[in-house]
Amino acid sequence: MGHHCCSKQKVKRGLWSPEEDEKLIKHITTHGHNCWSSVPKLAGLQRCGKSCRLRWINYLRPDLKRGSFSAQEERIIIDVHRILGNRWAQIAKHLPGRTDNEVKNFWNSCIKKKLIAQGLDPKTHNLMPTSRPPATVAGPNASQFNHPQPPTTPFTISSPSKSYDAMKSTSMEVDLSMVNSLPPSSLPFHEANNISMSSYQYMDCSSVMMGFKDHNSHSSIDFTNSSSTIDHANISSSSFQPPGFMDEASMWADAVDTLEAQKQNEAAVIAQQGNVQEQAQHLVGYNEANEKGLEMDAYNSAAFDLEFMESALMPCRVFCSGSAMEQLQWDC
DNA sequence: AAAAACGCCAACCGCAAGCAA
DNA sequence: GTTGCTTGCGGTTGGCGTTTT
Repeated sequence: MGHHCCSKQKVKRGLWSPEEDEKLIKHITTHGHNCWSSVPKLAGLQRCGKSCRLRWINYLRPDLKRGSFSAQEERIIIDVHRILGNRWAQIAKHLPGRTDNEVKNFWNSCIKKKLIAQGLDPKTHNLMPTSRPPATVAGPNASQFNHPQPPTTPFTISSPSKSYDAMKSTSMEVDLSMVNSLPPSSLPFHEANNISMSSYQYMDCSSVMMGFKDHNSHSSIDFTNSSSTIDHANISSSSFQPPGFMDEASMWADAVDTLEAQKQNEAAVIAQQGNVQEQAQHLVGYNEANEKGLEMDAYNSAAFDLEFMESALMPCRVFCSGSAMEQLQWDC
């Protein structure tokens, strides 16, 4: 069965030969592709237009980045997938030179398995309840770790009621310090809006995340708002709106709403298990910790959850860049 | 060494959205 | 409003190379 564009033609299927590639490249580079359905005929190819389009987009395009995914790219995929789900085309837009097909394949062949191995549901990114027994810790500090998961979250992204000190006292120090060491997001958002990496990195992400006014008193994104949602009206009232800002900002605002709702309970787990890892590293290191009765499972789960914590902060990074824009506006 | 199992990934398929007639 | 076409997307398949038995 053929496509609309090629149902009346005899078309070749399967892998593309170098000769076919050459024909397609030559045609596209000289004539472009105003209409894919006419490309095969004009290029002298026995393929359907759809096949030509796919071949060009996924393989022949000159701006494609070949080779394996970097750790940062993997991080971004996980971050964005957590929020957007299997919207590969959207995810790929955050990875210059990568295609949706490539991202999808990488997810299915690699990341998915990693998440499952770490006890996470790759669809929801939530901990799979039956996949990992509750971590238990033996030794002198056992009582600190072995209590049931607290029913309430130690923080929320836009919580108005938590002071910075309160945050620190609920074992978030390690995470806060990590925020500022995060690599800059590769979201094209920044490039599109001329936000330099230096100004982006300068922003105190943790303060933004906590709803601190100090650094962001000029910000139109009010993280101290009692509502758990971002104030879209305030965002739109900004006089500094580079192209694409509203779309991106709205998308991420929505995304954070979703993220917050989904992750509040997990935050408690993360904070607690983060302590397990921190404690282990601080006191002894992995091997000794094991000897002292810190179970590998506890260590691994804590390590993973810290990683999760980092990815959960991605929307904050995005909002930081929003704040950076406001800062620029103020400075000007 | 050979067969089977596995994993990766290019390519295909079907569906939906957008658009023009 | 309907139809036909094109494009774009996500799910799935199948070929091929690699690893395991």
